[in-house]
Amino acid sequence: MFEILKKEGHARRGVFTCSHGTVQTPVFMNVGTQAAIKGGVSACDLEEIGCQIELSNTYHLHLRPGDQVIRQLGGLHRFMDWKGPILTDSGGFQVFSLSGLRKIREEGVTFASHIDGRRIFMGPEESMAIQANLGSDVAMAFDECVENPSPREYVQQSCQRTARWLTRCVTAHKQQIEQPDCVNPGQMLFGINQGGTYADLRREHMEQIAALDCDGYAIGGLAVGEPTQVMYDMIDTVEPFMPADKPRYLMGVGTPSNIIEGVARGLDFFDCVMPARNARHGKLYTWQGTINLKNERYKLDARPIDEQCGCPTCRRFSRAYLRHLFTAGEMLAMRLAVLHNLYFYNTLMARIRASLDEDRFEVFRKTYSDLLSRSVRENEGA
RNA sequence: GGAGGAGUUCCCGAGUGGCCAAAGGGGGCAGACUGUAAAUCUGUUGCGUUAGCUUCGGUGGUUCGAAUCCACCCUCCUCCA
Repeated sequence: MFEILKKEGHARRGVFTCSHGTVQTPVFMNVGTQAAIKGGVSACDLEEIGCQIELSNTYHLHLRPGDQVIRQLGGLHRFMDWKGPILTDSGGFQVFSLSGLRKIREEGVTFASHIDGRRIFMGPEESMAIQANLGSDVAMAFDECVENPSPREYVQQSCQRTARWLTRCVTAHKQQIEQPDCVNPGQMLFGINQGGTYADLRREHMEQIAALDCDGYAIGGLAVGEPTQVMYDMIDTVEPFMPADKPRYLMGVGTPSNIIEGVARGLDFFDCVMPARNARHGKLYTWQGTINLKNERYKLDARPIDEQCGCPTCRRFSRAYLRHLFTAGEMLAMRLAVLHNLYFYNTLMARIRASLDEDRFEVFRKTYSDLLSRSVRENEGA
């Protein structure tokens, strides 16, 4: 169920309700691909960093430990001990990221496992079955994420196949949730728009899948090689054809600026590995811009990462200490940095929501859209 | 006291007459990262803007040319007494 509380321009303030609770939107989903957020962050921490909804991955959990294992242990929620909502990505992104290890046919995709090379077949039915075993709140349709730029002809035929796959997903998903021993009978299904950087293909595909009455719709295949402006153009192209009363999810995006611009264009859900990965690599977000904590300039910096931040890391530790942990290769560096960056992202979304509640989202957008994705140094120079 | 071995750019270490400001690794410095094959990857690391200058334990020598050859000295290591 999705309820829109308020709008400002295209931007929407909403509440999404699923089997494991409600989600205030716009929202950022914290990415825990293998039922863990990289950097040593567990479900205990998720509550503390303001996470509303967590994201995990079908392909990776199918390989390890196996979705049957997770099912036998009571489903993904119980397995990782996260009581809130979970969205599972379908494996469609791995069609892109593991492109050297797979073959696509009409029925589905055969992967050579990135772990041991064994053959893994995944089509719409397999992806739905795995996600049913995981028992996530939202299952994503199995699609092909196509890299940008790709030849129009290829995108067109891929896109048509993804549309056919969605029809199969809808059928398979319905069957799964009607099983008497279904882990989560309330599981929803989101469809995914593709079409590369071709506006007419994007629009056509969106119109096609909007007719299938999914529980929500996502835009996929963006931020995979094209310039940012092209990504925004694609969103603008597709948005009018996305059902207005359903949640809209921009997959895999992005920088704070990308997210603010996505919200401004009428999107509600976001996810990205960037805050966690950047954190592990020493790049941290502040309300003045990003900082590279490994830089020598922070060697004697006694301040927290961000003076305004209330995260577990900033409440106690200095930049100098964190820099030392990074330099020394201590695991704690990554953990503390990831906690901070995810707290930052979750707080960013909370502030976006507050600005919508108070009809000042446009002001917020003007203030922060550019600033947050640049470095503090660039911002000071400008 | 005797015999042998070694000293190279921040560190380890290759180099045994010109293609050497000197391989490779570490460390340092900086950059990238967008539904996670990522604790990863890339660049840079004697000085100088260039011409060029200084550098391979020290001093002197051989040579058109020396980190590389010779002499002496200094330091360290191993073995024997």
